Amino acid sequence: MSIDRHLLLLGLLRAQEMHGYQLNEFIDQQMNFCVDLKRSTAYYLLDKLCRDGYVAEEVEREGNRPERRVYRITPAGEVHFQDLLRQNLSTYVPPVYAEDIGAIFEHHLAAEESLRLLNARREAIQSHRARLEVLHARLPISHTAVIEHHLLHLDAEITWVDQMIAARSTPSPLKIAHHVAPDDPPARHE
Amino acid sequence: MSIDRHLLLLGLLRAQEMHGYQLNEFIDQQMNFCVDLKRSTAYYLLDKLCRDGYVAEEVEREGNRPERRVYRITPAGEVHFQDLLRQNLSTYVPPVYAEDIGAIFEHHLAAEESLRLLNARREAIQSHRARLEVLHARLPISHTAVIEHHLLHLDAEITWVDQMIAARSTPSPLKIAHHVAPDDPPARHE
DNA sequence: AGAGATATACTCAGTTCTGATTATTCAACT
DNA sequence: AGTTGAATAATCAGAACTGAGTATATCTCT
Repeated sequence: MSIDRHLLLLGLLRAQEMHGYQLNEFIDQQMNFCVDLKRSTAYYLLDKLCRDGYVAEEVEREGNRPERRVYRITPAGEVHFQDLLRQNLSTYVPPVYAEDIGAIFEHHLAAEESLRLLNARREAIQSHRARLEVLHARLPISHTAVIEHHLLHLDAEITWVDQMIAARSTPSPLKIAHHVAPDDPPARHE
Repeated sequence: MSIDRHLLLLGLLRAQEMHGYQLNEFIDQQMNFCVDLKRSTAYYLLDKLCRDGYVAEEVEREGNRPERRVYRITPAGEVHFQDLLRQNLSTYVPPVYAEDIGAIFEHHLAAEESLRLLNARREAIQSHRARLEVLHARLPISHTAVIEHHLLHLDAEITWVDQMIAARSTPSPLKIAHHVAPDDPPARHE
């Protein structure tokens, strides 16, 4: 949702006025592990926040360098920030997990290949988790909660992959209702 | 990522040729708990898959009803489906969690309000979890793995919220480095 | 001091996504 | 038999997003 990106930018500009490039550098260096925001998207969002009156733009000219738009949060932006923050903290919007789609169609592959692929994923998760643990030490204490959050979900993900692998390893636990199509048969009328 | 939506549509059309409305009905009724795909987006994607040659469109005219484009997967689409499925199963793309952004700025609120908001979120997660458990019984066995997946992540999420609540409940565990700004100070040059 | 590489700072055209709307058919009711 | 309301089926303008590109400044090495 774009609204959380608004919250992010407002929160950062609230702590310190910045121009687009500076903001992008900060996000890339400090927050790449928890936000996915392309540079051009950040510029787009800054412009959007500006048009909506939540931040003010001021052209800065340092030395002989030409433009450089510096953004600072406005009073309206401060109010909006608080609204978005309260909204964010008090609700839960279930994310969409890409893995679900694969899980739905996984049985179309041979068990052997399926297991090979799922094991590859398991390793990918593990190595991602290892990278996060390294970050844990390198990043400021303010990020600890976010890292813990990711670690919890990564562990959940590993548990799930292991369940999938286990289910695929045993030939077929029990096939009572063998007449029910294993896939999704959307056939209705006609 | 749009690529998983492609996988979804190809997978569904693979099982059964369909027109857009039919596809949307199916997704809304059977998969709303794990995919978020607007109706107009589905039409857009069908058109895209068609332009890319992965599905073929055939205008159907039943009775005096006019339009109604029926989509059927092509051989190229079948190959693409398998590619996307293997890609999906063998990799892990860490999702972006909206809650992270709130966690980063949470300390800007008074502890009391923060706790109230987080408790509201905790209830939201719990009630979502309860809804899922109900679905568990109602949906076909093919969805079991996906539901288990969500339940695992929901439990992780509850654990994390509880950690946040606990951390905010105790006044302030230890404040050794009190000179370090609790927020993100992106100031560098200039 | 000039050439090439890297860093700074942003723009733009094209893609993807969605809320609002259109248009027709069918069922139900008066 | 006409009117209202729901269901069916899809379109479209506009918003959100991004990869590729532009342009200047500074740094490095010879």
